[in-house]
Amino acid sequence: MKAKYAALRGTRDLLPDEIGRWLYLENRVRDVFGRYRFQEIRTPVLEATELFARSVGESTDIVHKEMYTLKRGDESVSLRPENTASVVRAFVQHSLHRSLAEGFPARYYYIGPMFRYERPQKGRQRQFHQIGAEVLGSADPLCDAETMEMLCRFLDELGITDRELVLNSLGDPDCRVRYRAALVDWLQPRRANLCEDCRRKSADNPLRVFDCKVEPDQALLADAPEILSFLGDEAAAHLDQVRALLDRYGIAYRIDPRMVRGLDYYQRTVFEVVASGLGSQNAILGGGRYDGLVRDLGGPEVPGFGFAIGMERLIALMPQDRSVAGDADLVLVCLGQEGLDGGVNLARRLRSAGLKVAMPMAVRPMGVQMRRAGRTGAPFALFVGTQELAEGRFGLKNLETGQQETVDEHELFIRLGVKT
RNA sequence: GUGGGUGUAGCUCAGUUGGUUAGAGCAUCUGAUUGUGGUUCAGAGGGCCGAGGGUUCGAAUCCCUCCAUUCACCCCA
Repeated sequence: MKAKYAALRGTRDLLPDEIGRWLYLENRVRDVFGRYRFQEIRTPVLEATELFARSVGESTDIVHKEMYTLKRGDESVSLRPENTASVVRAFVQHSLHRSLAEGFPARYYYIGPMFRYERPQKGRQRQFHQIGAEVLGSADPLCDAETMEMLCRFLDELGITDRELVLNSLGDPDCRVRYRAALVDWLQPRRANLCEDCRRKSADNPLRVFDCKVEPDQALLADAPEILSFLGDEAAAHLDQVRALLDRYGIAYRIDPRMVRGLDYYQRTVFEVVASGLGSQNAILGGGRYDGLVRDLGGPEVPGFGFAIGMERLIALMPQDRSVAGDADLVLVCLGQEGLDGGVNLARRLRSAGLKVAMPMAVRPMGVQMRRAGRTGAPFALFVGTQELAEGRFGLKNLETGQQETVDEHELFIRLGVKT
């Protein structure tokens, strides 16, 4: 049979076989982030288009050509391409800054789908999922460093150890303006030697030329001016302190003065973590500081720091055994119509006690039931037939050892660890 | 948007220079076993060979178009 409908390009179904890995990951997020007192926040998937244009930046590809935008009358709304803007919007809308105290920033995290209209490839989907967090209300280098320290702990606990933390500073806005001018001056006489894309980028968004993968361009750009030598005193001091703190945490990192992140709102610290084995899309998370964003979105002067993690990319890297099992605690093997009838009542009591109970919904041969029980991975099978129901005693078989004993209902609960 | 790869059973894949009725493994189902599994054995179901057109006596195979998918570019998590 040929399927008439299929999931849209760039979207996909997460089938039950796969969902255990997602639940495992989400559990780790809530555990690790919870230790740092991050609180979950959920914002709408749909927001005013203008919110993203203002925050992510009009000139970025994300806003320019990757948003799913809907128009209803004269209102324009978009599916979120990222979630920082929404969190900041919520923060401002609900006046959450009013409960901030100096040195005690608000910390939020989120888990959910994002949407970007791109050509799918390895590690890139149109609907993808991010884990992210935002710290609002601290401009201190400690905030940057501790957040990165949490991320390293998180990745360690997931078993993702083959990775690299890459760090850079984009400076304050005025540093960036001076650097940009210097870079444009440097690029101008060399434009003829650059590839077509880089010639275009040197006009639109000059910092992006550093992303170029063309060899001759790379060689040429090796001598280009670097942002780090344009940092003002405060931005430079900030970076130095972040580095000192990372050293104190014992966290390894590499400074890459040419790493430029895609969203316009970043300033000072930017970072990403790259891993091998993901093909061309090797960044598993990225983030940075955005001290002007809250103000730009109509709020007070509140500094911010945040990151986003690509869940699909993370799951691809997680060791195979990282999953939560959805197996039944007990399988009822119901013999004949009487067994099935009695099983219904028994299952009801067992489920009331909190157990995960499987049973057939039709009279089936025992051999078939046992074959399926063996494959579900359930630890126990309970035989429910006419005689057992009459006596109130059932055969309880340990499916791993093959050992069987006869128990009444009270003993059954004890065997299965239910407090009675 | 631009390039390359791939589309055969539910899944992973064979399929000879174009040749008659398209195969395997896994999975599913039935039986051996109408009350003891995950082993074994025997058997069964399951295919518009991505879609449409063309070449040919004859096409899963060659050509064209479209669609899907995948990798890469752009860009990003």
